[in-house]
This record gives sequence, structure tokens and C-alpha cells, in this order.
Amino acid sequence: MQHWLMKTEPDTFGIDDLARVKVEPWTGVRNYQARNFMRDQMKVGDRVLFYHSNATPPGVAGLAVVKRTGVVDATQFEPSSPYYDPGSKRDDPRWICVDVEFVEKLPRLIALDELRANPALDGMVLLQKGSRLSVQPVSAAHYKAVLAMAKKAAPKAKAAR
DNA sequence: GCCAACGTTGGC
DNA sequence: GCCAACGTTGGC
Repeated sequence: MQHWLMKTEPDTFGIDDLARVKVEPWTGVRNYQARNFMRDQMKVGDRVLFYHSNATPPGVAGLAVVKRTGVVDATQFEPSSPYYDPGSKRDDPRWICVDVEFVEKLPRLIALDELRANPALDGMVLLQKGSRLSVQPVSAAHYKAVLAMAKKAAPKAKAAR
């Protein structure tokens, strides 16, 4: 089983939205590397860190699981969609995604700052400079380390001096 | 709103 | 196939 991190903007679709709908097709990814991870490597049952980007603060908000693979992203054929791709053919769709299922909302958000400060997460794709991939692999050790952080209280803010 | 980093497009 | 111009991502 592999582990992943998937980014989403909570203003558009966050962990509370996933909790409500339970299962969501991960449409709208238009980056080939991200698509390839979903299309070629994700397996049903893979665990997912659900990450809030463009948020205050950004961070890991919850957990999800891959429910179904080989899902054709319907938005590529919808001319009114911002994700419409006129170059994609119905009999050979370019954008394949997965269904993501809600597992849990973490007891607290693990902020990006806190992730960066944890030496156990050195090398995590998310933390690499310039990393923008919205679907990315996470090692089992890094996944575990994030879960461990969720169980502990948030570190206190540094006192002003 | 800014901007660094990265990806894509298209002329040549 | 190169690469400049442009668009997007996402933290700040």
C-alpha cells in the first residue's frame, strides 16, 4: 500500500466538504505528473493526507482513502468548466482521476510551519523548495510521522521578546 | 497583491 | 529541439 498527499483549496472543497459528501471524484487536475500518479500508481485502499493549500494556515486537515481508480474526469468534456480540455477525446480521455473517500478530520490542523519544523519529515515532497505538485507520494515513515503529530497538542507559539 | 518556481505553448 | 513568453501554483 502506498501513501499520498493531495492538495485542495478549502474555500473550494475542503475536509468538511469531503466529510459531507463522503466520496468525491478528484477532478480538475491538469498536471501530467499528478495525473500519472493517480492513473498509474494509485491503488484502492491507498491512504491520503488531505492538505489545505491557499489557506490560513495551510496544512494537513484530514485523512482520506482511494476508493476507486481509473475514473474519467468528466469536467474535461464540459465546455462550461474551467477544466474543459477541447483536445481530449471521448474514446481516449486524457484526464483520469480517482474517487477519494473521507476517513477522518484530524483533531487539529497540522500547519505547514509545523511540518517544516519536524526533522522526521526531511525530504517530504511537500516541503521541497518550489514543489507545486497537487498529488504527490508520501513515504510510509512520513505518513506515520504526520499522524503522530496530529495526536499531540499544537506547539505553543514562540513568546515575543 | 506580490512574486518565485515551475509547466506549457508556439515560433523558429 | 530550443527557448522566450506566458500562465499557474501557492506561500507569504
